[in-house]
Amino acid sequence: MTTKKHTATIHDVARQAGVSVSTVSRVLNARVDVAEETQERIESAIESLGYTSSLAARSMRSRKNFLIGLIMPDIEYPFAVEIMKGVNQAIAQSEFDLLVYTTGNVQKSVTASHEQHFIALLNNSITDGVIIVAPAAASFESNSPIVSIDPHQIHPNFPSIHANNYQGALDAMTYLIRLGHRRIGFIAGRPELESAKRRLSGYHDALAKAGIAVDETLIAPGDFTEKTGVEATTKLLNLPDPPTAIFACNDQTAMGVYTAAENLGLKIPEDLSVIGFDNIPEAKFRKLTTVDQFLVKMGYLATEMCIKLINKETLESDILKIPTELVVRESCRAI
Amino acid sequence: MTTKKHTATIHDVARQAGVSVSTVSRVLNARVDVAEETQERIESAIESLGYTSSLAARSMRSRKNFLIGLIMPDIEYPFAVEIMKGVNQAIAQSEFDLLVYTTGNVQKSVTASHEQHFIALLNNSITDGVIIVAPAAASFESNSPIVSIDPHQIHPNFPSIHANNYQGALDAMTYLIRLGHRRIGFIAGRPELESAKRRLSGYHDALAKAGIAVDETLIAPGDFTEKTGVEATTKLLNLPDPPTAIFACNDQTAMGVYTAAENLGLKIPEDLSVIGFDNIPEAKFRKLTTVDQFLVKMGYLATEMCIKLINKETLESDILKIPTELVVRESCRAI
DNA sequence: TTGAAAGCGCTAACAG
DNA sequence: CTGTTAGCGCTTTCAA
Repeated sequence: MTTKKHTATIHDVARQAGVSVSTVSRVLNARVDVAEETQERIESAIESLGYTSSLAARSMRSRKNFLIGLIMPDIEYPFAVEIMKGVNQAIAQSEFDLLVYTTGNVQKSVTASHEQHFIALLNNSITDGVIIVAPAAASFESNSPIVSIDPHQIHPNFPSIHANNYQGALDAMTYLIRLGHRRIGFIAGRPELESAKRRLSGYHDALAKAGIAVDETLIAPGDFTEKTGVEATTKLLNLPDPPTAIFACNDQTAMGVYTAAENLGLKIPEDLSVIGFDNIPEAKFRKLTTVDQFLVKMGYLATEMCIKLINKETLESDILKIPTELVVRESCRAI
Repeated sequence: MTTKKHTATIHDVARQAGVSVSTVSRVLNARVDVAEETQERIESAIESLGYTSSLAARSMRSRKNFLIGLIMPDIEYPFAVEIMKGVNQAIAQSEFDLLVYTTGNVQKSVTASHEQHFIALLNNSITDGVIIVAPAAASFESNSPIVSIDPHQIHPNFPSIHANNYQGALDAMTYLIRLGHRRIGFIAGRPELESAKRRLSGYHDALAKAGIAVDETLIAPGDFTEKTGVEATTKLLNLPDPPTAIFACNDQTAMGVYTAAENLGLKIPEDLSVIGFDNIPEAKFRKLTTVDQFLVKMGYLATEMCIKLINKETLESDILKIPTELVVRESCRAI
């Protein structure tokens, strides 16, 4: 007699053990009121059948699945990878497993209605709670907890983790100004993101505080990619009166600054000082001075927060702000 | 009247649109055989309710979910990250979304029965196919396709992607030997992995072919981590007759070689030549000579393979071997 | 201590 | 073109 293609269900286990499905369900859920002997019989049936209960079916009866979801538009960015590392660390220490959901592509999933869709997809069925990265929407409906990392909106209706982007930018600029720089270029990030706006404010305010007039030609648009970092830098360095330093909105962009400078035969930091924002591993190898945004830590804390919420513990605060720190490496020099 | 905590179901949509649930189901799926006017009414009901169909419930009726699973013991390793990038790229171009499953920790999930469990968890419910990385088991039961990347076993009962580890190791060694090296250290990988065994064979055979006797003291155990790379290198370099070059079983380990050499006040490549295996981004920044294992490509091809299987297309072969290539950077020199 | 039965939200015949 | 009906595999009362 050959086994059917069909994988084992709770019924198969019940039949093999000579009990009813409800009894099997009981031992599956670690209920106490099952006779020792029955329990053993069922367990060995489970073993011999290689039975694993269906996630889908279990989810439908709304039990806890010990599963946390992480919604990421695109898994490839260093930014995303760092956050995932943090989440992974927290997961490793917990009783939860992790389900990362991605469409593989920002384009596919950038609207608020898509976000709501993904949340519903996970949280209304298989997942006990969800972490969403850089959501555009200001509110979500969900019957399980949601935690967001770096949301577009400042005051969403769900708990969120933010880095102190403003203070970080201020620190970076103050450092450059102390070094004697007066003409400092800025390569912006995606303008719709709260984090990018804050970093720009820091740039502005640091200049103002130092009594340096803002030169709009020194502010280049960007989108957090290396490619626009290259383009923006090329433009800035070809200015009649080019900057002596560039503060890039994130590390990816700063990597582009390196590339562009090399293309133009310039050396960092001899000819140009550079600071990035984020502190991804690539930045470390480039010896790039960065504002540490604690990406890993954000992922870690978001996960902790989510687990607390799932366990119905109360949060000290709905908004967690992580302090930033300037990491000085070898990419800047005094003028 | 306040909305209930309960999120909208297909019943709510049906009621709101004044039709039966099966009609709603129809527009949700095939969308043939439904009057235009009815369709519109249902769609606007879906819109206004913010309805998303339950993944769990849908999965139970065994429909296609356009979801591929990727099972990863630990998401943090550069190795894992590179594979995920490749998978992500293939996913981005496909109509499938991706669900990465991880326990956050290799320990939690290293046994064959765990693997079977995860496969069953995903494939017997929500996922249309699964990619599993470095599985220990030789066979799995599942009613949806499985593709593996770098399985422990050479001939598993499921399709798999392998890099040509043997040829790669041969190339690396041949290169070092041509450079004049005679005493070449080897830092091994996890001995239970097929890939690690093959690389060691390549090391042995290249020496034999060059007529160089194998010195067992030059072969250090390792486990693919930077930490053991440091330890092994320290040991090797403190030998009475230390090696002039080290071939590390993977890039992480090779990074450890760098660290250890620096600790000992040695320079690479002036005092020591190093080659790693994998070609992760960190290696690039270290200017480390590597054997490109096409990690990204493995992820990409595995995903393609999985999609083909899901679509019931036939594979040319159950085993896909990816050629490797030596990427010469600045970490080796002639003797 | 166990079983029968109801139903979670959905899809898929089968009628009409 | 649309509604009725019967489950998918599981948990959970409620009885026995």
